[in-house]
Amino acid sequence: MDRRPGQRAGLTRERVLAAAHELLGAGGVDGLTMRALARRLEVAPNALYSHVPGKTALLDAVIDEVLAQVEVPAMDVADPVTGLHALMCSTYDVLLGHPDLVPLYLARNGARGANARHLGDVMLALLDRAGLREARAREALSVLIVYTIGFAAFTTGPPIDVPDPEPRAEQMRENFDSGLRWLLAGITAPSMRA
Amino acid sequence: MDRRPGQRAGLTRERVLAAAHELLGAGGVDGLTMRALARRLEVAPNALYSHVPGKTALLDAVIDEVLAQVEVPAMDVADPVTGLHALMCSTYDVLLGHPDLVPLYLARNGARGANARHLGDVMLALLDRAGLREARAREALSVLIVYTIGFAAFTTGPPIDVPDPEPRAEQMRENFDSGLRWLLAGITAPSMRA
DNA sequence: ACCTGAACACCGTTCAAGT
DNA sequence: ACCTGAACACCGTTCAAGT
Repeated sequence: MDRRPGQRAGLTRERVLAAAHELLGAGGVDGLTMRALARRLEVAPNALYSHVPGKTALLDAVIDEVLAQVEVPAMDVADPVTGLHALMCSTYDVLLGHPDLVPLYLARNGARGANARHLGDVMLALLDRAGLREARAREALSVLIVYTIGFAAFTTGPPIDVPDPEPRAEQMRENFDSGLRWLLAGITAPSMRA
Repeated sequence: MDRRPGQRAGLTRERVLAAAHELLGAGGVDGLTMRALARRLEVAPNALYSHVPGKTALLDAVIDEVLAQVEVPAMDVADPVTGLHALMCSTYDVLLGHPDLVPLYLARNGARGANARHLGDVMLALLDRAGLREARAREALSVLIVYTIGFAAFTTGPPIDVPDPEPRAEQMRENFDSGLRWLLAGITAPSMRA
């Protein structure tokens, strides 16, 4: 802040988001504060408000940025259930890469950004190809999203009450996979395709 | 705080927790701060630290208090799967009564208090009676807990990206129920009982 | 439009006292 | 043991300036 009022700092929305992302990786979600972000960018705290509406909007943007890493399966190949399985697994893995973000993600009830919407659309298309009508597809959509993010949240936290602390990550991933297969089996059961 | 140093205010851990619970019901989790709690109890902020180790511990205690409202099915009647279904539904309903608590619950990865442990034990017993071996039972336990809390978190938040805002609560509850049945079906499938 | 300075109204927590 | 006073090191956000 060795700048007089009126001097530019060369801030951009992109630079702000990038710094936020770094801060998140370093100190978790607790370390991501407006003031810490300003410090890192060598800028007065209120300077951020020229590029971001507020902290809530900033967090939303960061979440959506992370969601861009999810691998979307090709729509034209394989069967839709396999595609759904792959998509949810990729989402799970991406979320595990940002543990502190997950509770936040869940708290604001899923990202509302462009990437999140796109993932939702892909899922709906796959469910449609799996033979589900629109209402049933939305039902299944909610269940799958909730299950995946919820599981990621639990995986990234401290152990629940299981007395074996060792192979947590792999164990949890297996559990996630088991439950996911059960859900997909239920979703695509004959009674659902009616 | 019209009290000199050394005068007692008649604070108790119970009174503190009760006030915290009220504050939570009134203003949500954002309204539940140490200082607001002290204000409500007409006490200096630091007086709370004589009855509670800190904010984290206070939140844990509040969460476990809420969990006491969950209806535990009788262990000796009905079939275990029905019992599990009822238990998860009751948990879901109780969590819906405290929307702002849910993300917190999820963030600290489930309550670690006495009530939470008891619920876990009941679930394990039911899973055992359903024919699952210990390892499989733990697997199923994680899946069911995650699913229930995760769904509660999503239900209590703003709508996800569905364009129909009306019958949210009932719709979500139906979705929860559908997914829960799928999971229970998967959990108790013949391949799991081996 | 973009940035600074200063301020407002908060936080959680600690430390040294008082009885 | 229980409580106050005062302080520390923070928050997010706003408002009035400066160029």
